[in-house]
Amino acid sequence: MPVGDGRNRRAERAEATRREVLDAAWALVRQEGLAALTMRELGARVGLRAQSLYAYFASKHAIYDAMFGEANRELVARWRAAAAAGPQEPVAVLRRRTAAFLQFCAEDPVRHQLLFQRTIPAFEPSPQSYAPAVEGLEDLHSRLRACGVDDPRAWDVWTAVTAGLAAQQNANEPGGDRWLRLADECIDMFLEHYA
Amino acid sequence: MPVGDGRNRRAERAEATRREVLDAAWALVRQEGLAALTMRELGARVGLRAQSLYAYFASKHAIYDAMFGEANRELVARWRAAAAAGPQEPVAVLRRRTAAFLQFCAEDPVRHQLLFQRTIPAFEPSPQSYAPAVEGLEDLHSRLRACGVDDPRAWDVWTAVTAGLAAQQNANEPGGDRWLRLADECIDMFLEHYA
DNA sequence: GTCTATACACCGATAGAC
DNA sequence: GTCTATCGGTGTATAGAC
Repeated sequence: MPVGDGRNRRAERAEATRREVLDAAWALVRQEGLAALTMRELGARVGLRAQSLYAYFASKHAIYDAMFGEANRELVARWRAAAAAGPQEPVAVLRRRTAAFLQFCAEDPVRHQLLFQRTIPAFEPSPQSYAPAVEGLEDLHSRLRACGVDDPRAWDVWTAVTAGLAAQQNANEPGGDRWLRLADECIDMFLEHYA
Repeated sequence: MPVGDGRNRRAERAEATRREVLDAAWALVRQEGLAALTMRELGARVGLRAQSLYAYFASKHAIYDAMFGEANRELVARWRAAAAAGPQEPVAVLRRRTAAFLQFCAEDPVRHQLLFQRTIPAFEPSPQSYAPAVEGLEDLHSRLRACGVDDPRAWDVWTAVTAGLAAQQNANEPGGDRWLRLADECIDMFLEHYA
């Protein structure tokens, strides 16, 4: 048996517990709200005392940060899948990408709140948790360029439109599609003006 | 001296203290963030112990609610002023109204957060604090109708666009005008498609 | 009536025993 | 790595002085 095996075992076990804590955290915030995440309740859900969680995460904000990074990576994965999953005509790609974004935001309002509203008092995502968002924004710009939209002002208009659709949907009719279904005509309106 | 005078004096004094507490609350949240409002700190700023604040407000949420109502009434007043302050051509009125809204949201991000993001854990505004917003939305619809936009779907698009502009501005460049200055071309884009 | 004093049940976080 | 004990916070509530 190699010398390093014990260390690997331990590391794997620790990683599994971290995973378990994160899953419990997602379940908790989906059930009780983003601000209702407390170390005591979270510990109870994984059979630990609150203090023991600090062996896996340096602070409560570190848990939020891990969730933030996870959500961000998932979003980028969805974008990639949507872009690949059909005809490569640029406007069609933009439509699928936009639909994927709105679906992502609407299917989990708490995740949307964590990513796009800064609702946790002193929480700022770490650079590595935030990085996928930057990648996604650059990808959006190249998609818009492919649709004939070269003006950075227009790019900002488009982020405002999509952010607004998602925010209005979750704020005024969570679970519905009153704003989501407007995505395609917003794309028409946008491209008519800027393409 | 009328009998009721002592009561009026007391009532006026109580009202003045309420006003003082609210002003201190606004100053506190602008300085430290919306979630940083604590009864002890707020009391200290008006020379009272935290417990004494309960003589003027039933709870911390009641303070948030009073602030919510105040902000909402101020927004409606701005809308009215903007509508009245120039040529009555419908598109011109819509432009001034939109600029007033974005200015209102950008000049005080904390107030924007209180009104339009639901960031305080269990806080729901009371009906009378929320009422001005309903009035404002109906006013918007009539303004859009005057511009030749009759489709409720288009109204929802417009609320998403303006909400998105304000949210993006405050989230990504608080204090700046990168999104604010896009308002007029968004109106052009919107009216070209829907009017 | 409004204040002070005190208490309760929570919160995030740390120190140190084992 | 998990525990007990503890710290300084928080919102909220009540008792009692004046």
